Amino acid sequence: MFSIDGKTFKNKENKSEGNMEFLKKIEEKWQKAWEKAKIFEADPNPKKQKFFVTFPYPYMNGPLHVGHAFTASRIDVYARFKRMQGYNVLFPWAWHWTGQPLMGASERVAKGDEEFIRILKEVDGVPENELKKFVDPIYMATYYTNESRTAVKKLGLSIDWRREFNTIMPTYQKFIKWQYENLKEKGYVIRGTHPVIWCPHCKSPTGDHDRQEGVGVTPEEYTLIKFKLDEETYLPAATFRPETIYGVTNIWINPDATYVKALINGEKWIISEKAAEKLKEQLRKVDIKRKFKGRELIGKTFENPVTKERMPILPGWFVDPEQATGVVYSVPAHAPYDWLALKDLQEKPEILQEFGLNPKILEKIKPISIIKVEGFGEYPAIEITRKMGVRDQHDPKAEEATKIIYKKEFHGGILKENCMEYAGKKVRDVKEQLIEDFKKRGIADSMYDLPQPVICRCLTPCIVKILEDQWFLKYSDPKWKEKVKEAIKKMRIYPETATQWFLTVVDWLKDWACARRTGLGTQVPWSKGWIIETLSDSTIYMAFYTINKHIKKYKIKPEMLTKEVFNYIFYGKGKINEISSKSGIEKHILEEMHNEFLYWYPVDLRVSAKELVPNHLTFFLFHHTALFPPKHWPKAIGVNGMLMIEGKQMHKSKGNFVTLKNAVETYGADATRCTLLLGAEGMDDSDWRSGNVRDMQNKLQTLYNFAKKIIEEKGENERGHLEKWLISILQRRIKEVTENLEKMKTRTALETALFEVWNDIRWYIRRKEKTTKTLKETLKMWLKLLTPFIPHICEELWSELKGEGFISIAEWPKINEKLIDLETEEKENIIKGLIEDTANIIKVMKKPPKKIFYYTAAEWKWKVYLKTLRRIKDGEINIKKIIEELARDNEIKEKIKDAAKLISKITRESSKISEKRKENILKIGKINEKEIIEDAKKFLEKKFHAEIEVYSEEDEKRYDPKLKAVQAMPCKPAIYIE
RNA sequence: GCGGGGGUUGCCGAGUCUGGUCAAAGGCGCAGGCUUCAGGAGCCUGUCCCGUAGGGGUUCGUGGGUUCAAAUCCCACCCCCCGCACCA
Repeated sequence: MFSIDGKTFKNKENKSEGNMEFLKKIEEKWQKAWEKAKIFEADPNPKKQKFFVTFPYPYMNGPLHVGHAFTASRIDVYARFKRMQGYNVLFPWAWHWTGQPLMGASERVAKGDEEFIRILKEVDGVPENELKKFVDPIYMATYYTNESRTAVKKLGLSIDWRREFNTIMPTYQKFIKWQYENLKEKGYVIRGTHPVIWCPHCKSPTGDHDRQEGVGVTPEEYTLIKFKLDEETYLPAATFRPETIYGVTNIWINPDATYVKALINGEKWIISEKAAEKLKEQLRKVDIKRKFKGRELIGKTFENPVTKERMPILPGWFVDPEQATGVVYSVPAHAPYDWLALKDLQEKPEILQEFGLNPKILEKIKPISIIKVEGFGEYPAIEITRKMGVRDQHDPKAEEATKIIYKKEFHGGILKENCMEYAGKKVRDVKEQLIEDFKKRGIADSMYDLPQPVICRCLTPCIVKILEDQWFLKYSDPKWKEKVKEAIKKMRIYPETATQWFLTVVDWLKDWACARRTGLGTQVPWSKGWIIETLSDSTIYMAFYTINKHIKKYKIKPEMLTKEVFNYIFYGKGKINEISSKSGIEKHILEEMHNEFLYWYPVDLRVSAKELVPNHLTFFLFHHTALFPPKHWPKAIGVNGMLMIEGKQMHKSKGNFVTLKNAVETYGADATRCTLLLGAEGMDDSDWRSGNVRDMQNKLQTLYNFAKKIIEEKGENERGHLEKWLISILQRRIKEVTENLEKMKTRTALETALFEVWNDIRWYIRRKEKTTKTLKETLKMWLKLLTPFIPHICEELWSELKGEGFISIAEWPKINEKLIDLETEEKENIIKGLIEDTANIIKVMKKPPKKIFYYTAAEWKWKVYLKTLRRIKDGEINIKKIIEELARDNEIKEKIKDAAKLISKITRESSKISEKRKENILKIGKINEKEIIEDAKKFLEKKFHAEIEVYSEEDEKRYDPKLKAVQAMPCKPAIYIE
């Protein structure tokens, strides 16, 4: 009896550690062997087709984690798969050091940030003596890079390390300079201004991750309507709804807030004190002339610039002087707050008297309806406050009411007759045009402000600042967008559903500020004090991999890497002799580099997690289309989900951060890879559960033992039905795995290669009860299918199988269609079906069987069966017609009544048979069922612990006390159990 | 709000494009048996409900619809995840 025991590597004290040690040993062994044999070092080979895969270099302000490993494993699987298919595969690696976080992290260490240091020690596992040196960001980056390199190697990735670099190496910086000079020349980099959230203390933009409070807040642009107070003084009221200017009745000023009269770019404005401060940061010259309380303004009048009417200024305490200009105009018909404030004043006339005003002025103020919107009448603001029962301007429900009205009127509102040239238009359609028009007419301006407070990590409240002299990548350029879309259409994207996302991102992308003031990185070549921002210096660096090998090998100095040199290498531009003598790089080296670039480019596949779709991956496409001809545009992008830890998002601070190093050391490379890959494919998020990894470890150990057992058995030289079956099934598996891998469906591919094939082999062994040469051959194929996923164990088993060379570079199994044997498979299906039916009956009998009798269908039933199936397949189920045809056969004519019954039964049950199988059965024709059941008799007897007898339904001598034999159908023998 | 992806049997997760083969792959978990000195190991069997004969019943976010037939197609609704910019 063939059985597989799991005792080969047991360890008395602790079994799982015993496994681990063994697996680790073979992992180390093979990693060393690969390195020594340099099998992953790829050089141009004109005889072989190339394949260039890349992973977005990871940022080195911390250790790599299992999330990186997830994406990297997918790439590695693909790289290994392609390599086995005979491609010359290049999989390089590098490290991202550019940007602020590395500096920031280093600063926090220098400042002695306890929480931060605790995380470095506990999560990242940084030893005390190293930690001290982290005050130098470069040291920190070096430390993490070294740690990560070790971890990556331990994961067994098939990388060509000769091309490694980090992004602050002077040679790389020369490359980036070349890139940006080029982009600028082509007009893709432009100068501009941009509002950012700014910390006045740190003197730098405050990104989301730099914030103590206000994560996700972005600057909002208010339109300022410049109401005239007198001939030369303006009262700029801030609004998001400038279209409501036609419905203004008054202005609100907070009587208790401080306002100023100031010269703003030479114009006299009255705004809140805060607003004046803010405008200073928004490219305005601000000269404050006088400060005063808002109450001074109450009762004065102003002129509406579109209607030229004069209206009063009234007191409104809901006006927040911190928001925008602190001046608000009132549209009581459409703004709940305005209506409520007005009502408050009406109800308490004494308030106005306090300001020395006659309450009668309120009588003149009538709401002006200007927007028609479904579901509301003339005055939506009034209606909704009544409906919602909003008490006054201090009621929190006022906020909600405002939101509802705003949304309703924006999406469905139509401007009424009194809106002059905008009458009859939809609010949403006209808004932008209207703002532009008003600005042109000089009656509107704008300013930025924050909808909610943002506090920097240094605890300083942030403001909106407009940066001057910023450099932008002109992603808004429609022509550029078109080119990128063209690239997307030409390339393959895995999964396909991500394509739409890319296309919308391209449309949505605006100009991107590509330079920063602080952080590590490359100087903007034409502007001192600016550094190319991280997402902008990582777009075409894959080209740098192709030549960094030479830069290192020939010790090429950064100053030798001139613009002309890069132009020659990447574009073939210029006269090589001249470039060589000018740069000092020998001619043959220049040629070599040029050729190496031409050999490897374009990138054949780049894979990352989906979070990079709206930024890095799309930038990668933008820059390639800008700088390279279409033949060098990327060929494919793979996108995968994010990695969750025990069902939750991974966070250092949440204590569920799993470093790559830790995972590999605890569970081993193969188990780590498989667990990650089995977790998800497509854009689904994968979930890392320690329970799963442990199971996987066991599974792989079992796999090893299972295979080892097969290798050790001598193996009979037989080639019968079961061998044909195994080989046939294997062809299908090869096909499935190959096809899924091609589509980056790594999960399905692994699932099939590992579990489905395993089950097939188990079935074979169970049926066969001994090992054979065929089984050993199958094992070889199986190991090859598994190698991309489980390279170390496969390599070990391969060597034990005395396989030639490394399995990592062995030939990928090819499907041999001729070995797919439908009849054999169908026969085995009959056995499987028979077992299922038998087991079902036994289950219902509720007692163990003693004897089982099978009756195979009579000859004439087969004729009826095949004929009927044919007709069903062809789509004409006319029973009468079938009977007529069959009646020509004398044998059937005798049993025409039974035949008719059979036909209707077949018709009924045929829906349970797949089209594919119907086709197969028709192709095969009559199967000798008796023979195959007899063949499987021993196996079946053992399975059911019962004696078995097989008869044909027509057998005169059959034992059939319950007359079950008549039930026999082709492919479904009748059963009787005692 | 906008955009992208999803909701399947105890769990993870196929199946949905191309309707019938779907009570629905595979894995995990759980239960029973075997093996073992022992085992969080391995092997076998079972795992929606009912059934002393291979059968029947109820399921695939919710509610409708199309069809001889729907997890799969159409419509409406509910829920979850991700991204939204100067930041890697």
